[in-house]
Amino acid sequence: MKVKEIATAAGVNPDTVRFYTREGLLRPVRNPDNNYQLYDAEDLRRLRFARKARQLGFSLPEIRQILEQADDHHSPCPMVRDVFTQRLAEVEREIAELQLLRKRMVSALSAWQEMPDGTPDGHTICRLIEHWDDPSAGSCCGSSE
Amino acid sequence: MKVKEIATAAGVNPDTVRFYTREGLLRPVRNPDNNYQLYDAEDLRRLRFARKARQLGFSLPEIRQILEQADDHHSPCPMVRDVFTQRLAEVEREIAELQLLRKRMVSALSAWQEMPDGTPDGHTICRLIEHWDDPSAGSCCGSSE
DNA sequence: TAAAACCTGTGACCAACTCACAGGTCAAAG
DNA sequence: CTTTGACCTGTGAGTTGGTCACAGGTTTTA
Repeated sequence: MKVKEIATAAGVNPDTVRFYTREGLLRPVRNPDNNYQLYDAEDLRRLRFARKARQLGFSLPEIRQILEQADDHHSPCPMVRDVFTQRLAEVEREIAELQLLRKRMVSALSAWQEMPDGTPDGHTICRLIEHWDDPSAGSCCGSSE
Repeated sequence: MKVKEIATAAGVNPDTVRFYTREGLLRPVRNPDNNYQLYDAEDLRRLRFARKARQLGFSLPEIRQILEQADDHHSPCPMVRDVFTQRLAEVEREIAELQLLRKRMVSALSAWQEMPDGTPDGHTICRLIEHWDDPSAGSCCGSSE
């Protein structure tokens, strides 16, 4: 298979195939006649695997590690379970962060409803933002020294 | 104020101050003697403003636009409300996406509990991932051509 | 045979910083 | 007066996972 063939077979951009190849996730051989990259069924399996793993939140270095373990006939599954559990915790942390941001935004928006639009006068830029207090920041202790 | 002074006054990394300066958010003057950047109270106000806006989800180009409007004595507030509303929708979309990912991860993890760790045999890499079906992807229609 | 579609490698771009580096400046201490 | 350490300067690279552009070579199709 050539680049575009494996790319469409896996439903990805050909540039992604080239990128994964550069990153060492795929191992095509060269056609000595024209220097083209030639991929086989194993590469397609690896590519589909990589895409699924990405959807599950694995990073490219992690995926490369998994593939290398498999190449060495070691079961990557324990590592997969391990990394995955950590990744889940991370995702949950990200969700919590975004929800906090959302909370800040919603409360700011509702506070803004009763605030007039001011014209900048050299002291303020936009009251909406300047007079907004981050509820998650300590507002009691000055941060200047 | 010199770089480090304004940085500590605003609670940010001096490199961030330099970066914002390069990006045109801050407008220090030069000390002709030593070529140092000199910031004034207005710059500190702009810097604090920018940080608050970042916490609220504004991008640097948006913040620059807001600051430019204020420089031109136009009230940036209507734009702020506008961008902010869009941004809130985006954040909510991101949250939904992450929650979907989390759901995928949790369901995969629970399915994995009853699956044995296999050793790669040339046909599979890691069953855990390969035999996982993305519930959000159409599994009925093959993607290969 | 000529055009269209594909291949190659290299390098830039996205966001918002952060860090490293090499060299210049300044304040206080010895 | 000199040294030391903290600070300043600009530039460039690294982060993440691709995507896009470009210039030139190859293959396929009409």
